[in-house]
Order: sequence, then structure tokens, then C-alpha cells
Amino acid sequence: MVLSNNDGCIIARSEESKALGIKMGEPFYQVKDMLERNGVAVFSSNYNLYGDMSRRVMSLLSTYTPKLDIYSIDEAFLDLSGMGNADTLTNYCKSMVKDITKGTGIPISLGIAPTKTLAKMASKFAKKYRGYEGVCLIDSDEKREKALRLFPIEDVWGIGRRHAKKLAYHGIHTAWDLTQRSESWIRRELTVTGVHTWKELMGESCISIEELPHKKSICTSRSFPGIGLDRLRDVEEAVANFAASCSRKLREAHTACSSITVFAYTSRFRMDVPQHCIYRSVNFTVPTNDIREIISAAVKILQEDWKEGFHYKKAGVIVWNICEDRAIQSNLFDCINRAKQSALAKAVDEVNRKNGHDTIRMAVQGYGENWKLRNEYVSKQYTTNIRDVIIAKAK
DNA sequence: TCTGGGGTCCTAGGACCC
DNA sequence: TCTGGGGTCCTAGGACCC
Repeated sequence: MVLSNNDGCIIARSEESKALGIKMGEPFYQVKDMLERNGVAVFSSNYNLYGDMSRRVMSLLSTYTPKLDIYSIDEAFLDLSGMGNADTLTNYCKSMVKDITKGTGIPISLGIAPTKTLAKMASKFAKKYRGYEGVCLIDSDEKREKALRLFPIEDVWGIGRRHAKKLAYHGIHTAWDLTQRSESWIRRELTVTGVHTWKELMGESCISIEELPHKKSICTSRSFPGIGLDRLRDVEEAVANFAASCSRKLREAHTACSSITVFAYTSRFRMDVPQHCIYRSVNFTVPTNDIREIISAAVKILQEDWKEGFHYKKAGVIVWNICEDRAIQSNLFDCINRAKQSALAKAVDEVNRKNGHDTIRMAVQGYGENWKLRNEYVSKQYTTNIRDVIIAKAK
């Protein structure tokens, strides 16, 4: 079983722990004793490991198609159009499954279909039934209807808990039931996104395969351990680090932002203590990804809106209005020497790339441990930290 | 005491324009 | 008694995803 950041919630479970009745998203502390009694292995999140393994899998996938659309850390869409008939495709995909298992040890499931929504459905069948050997193909109306009839509405991509409940009320329990309604009914009840899902289930592709040009917003946020932080200095340090992380993510993606939002709030679970919420945005005159500009804007918002007497439980920084860093609209009244700024940033990034994040940092980022995450059960960074590499002993 | 983090898209409603 | 019609842009909030 794997925990969220701060060892807060349960976010991944093996089949065995599911069988114990552990629910997704359940707070860890509420079931901790029960888990210990049952000998459940518990792990903190280890994003360095997951991120690195994901990159390896994606890199192998990219050798199978010119058009790879990485959807999340563990999912990708591959464009296989024009790559042969049903048999050829199935065999091609079975060799993909074997290669990736061999290359990374990660088991994968593949669904092949005319639309993304159907492909996701097919991949669930591929995972569920061993007979498929990891690959399930939906290439005819008969197969599609059979699959739709077997598929619960709440598992359809794009149908969340709220919509599933509403649809159940209207007697819609499977993906097939949904396709039997009229477009106007779907439009009224589920808006245009629902219409896209509805069309995709019927085999008409509405969600294309493409690499996103760049993100529209980037957020770094954390919950603080215990009752939270009540000193400005501590929250300031955290916010400065969140801002630094946003600026780094912008630079890595070769982008810059025009707006920044800072937020900090007290615990929404504590009804017995006074609540407060800081949430404010400002714009930059010229789009930027500079660590000093972004940190100072973030810290300024926090200082100006800070209210004493509260325990802040969570804070974060969001940067948005993002553009590519080579297409920045300059401003007549800009008084920053941009060339100098970017030369310095480049030098700092180079040092940090070799020596680790934040080797060179802003003073306000500090070294305080007051806001650091709890991760008591973290596994090793087997693939990204030389000290954690597995040692094979020859006997 | 303890309750995650990071995204996208759509809509309604308010503010504004002529 | 009676108070138009047609737009754009922005934001908050809600839905969804992993």
C-alpha cells in the first residue's frame, strides 16, 4: 500500500489490501492499527523512483510509434493507425508488452480501439482477463457493443462520481445504456464534455492524439505537518521554495509565466479553531521564469496578506498565463536587464544540475525543517540515487 | 495529532463595450 | 404601465482526470 505526501492518505493498494476493505483516499491514521495487525506493507510516496521508471517505460513505448501522447505518469496513447490488420496489431502489441516487462519489470496492459475512450475501456479488459495476454482489441461493432454492455458507467473515462450518481438515477448503469440516450439529452445533463464521451463510446473520435504544446498552469503546494505553521518566517520559507520549484519547472519546459497566485489556508477539518484563507494573484509586466522575480513576487503577496493568530495547514504557489520562453512579448517600461538575468539563471541551473536542486538557492528559501514533509516509510531511489543502487552479490 | 498533489475543461454570472 | 439587443472578457466554482 502506498501513501500520499505527508503519509496522509492511502493512494495505491494491492489486490490483497483492497480485500481487507481499505478504501482509496482513506486517511492513513484511521486504519494504521488495523494495517499493522494484518501485516500490510506500507510505503510513503517515492516520486523520484516513479518518475524515473515512468520515463523508462515511455521511452520504450516511443520506439513503437511516431506519435506518442503521454497522458499521465502511468498512461500513454499511441497512434497505431495504418499499422496493419487486427492480427498484425495484436501481435505488435503483444511484443510491446513483452519488451517493456523485460526492459523495466513493469507489467502493462494495452487496449486498441478507434477512440481514446474505447481504448481505455479495452485496456481495462486487457488487465482484468489473463486470456488477453495484456492486449485487448475492439475493432468491430459487435465487440464494441459486447464491451459496452459489460462496462459499468462509473468506470467510463470522463464519468466521475457525481455524474455516475445522476446517471444511475436515470437508469443508466452501463456504458451501453449511455449510448442509448439522445445527443441533446447528454448535452443537457453532462454538457459538451459528456457529448464527447458519448460520441467516443460510439466509435467517433473526439479526443485527438497530440502532445500538449505546454502546460497552462503549474502548481507547487504542500500540507504542513501537525497543527500547521503560525509564524510568518516559516510559511515565507515554504512559499519561497514552492516559488523556486515553479520557476524551475517553467525553465525545464522552456516556458515563462505572466501571472502568479499564492495561497495559504488553515485546516478545513478543524471546526474548533479560527479559519483564514490567503489567496491572491499578481501579474508580471514581462513573462518570466526567473527564480528571483518569482520568489520575490510570491513572498510579497504572502507578507502583505499575512494575518497573525492562525495555524496555516497548507500553502502553495501557482504560475499561469504561460508562454514559450522564446516568444516573450517585451515591455517598453521593463527595467530588468533580461540578458544578464538569463545568463545568471543558466549558470545557476548548470551548477544545480550537476550538484542537485537548490545547491545554489535564494537566502529566503532557508534550511528550516519546520514545514518538511513526513515520509516515514519511503523506499529507496533505486534508479536515481547512486547510494541506493541495488548491489548484486556474486557467490 | 493525524485528512495529498497536480492538472484540464466548462459554465454562469458580472463587468464592460456599443 | 411601459426600461433593448448584441457582444467580449474575466473569474469562481464545479466537474472531471491521474
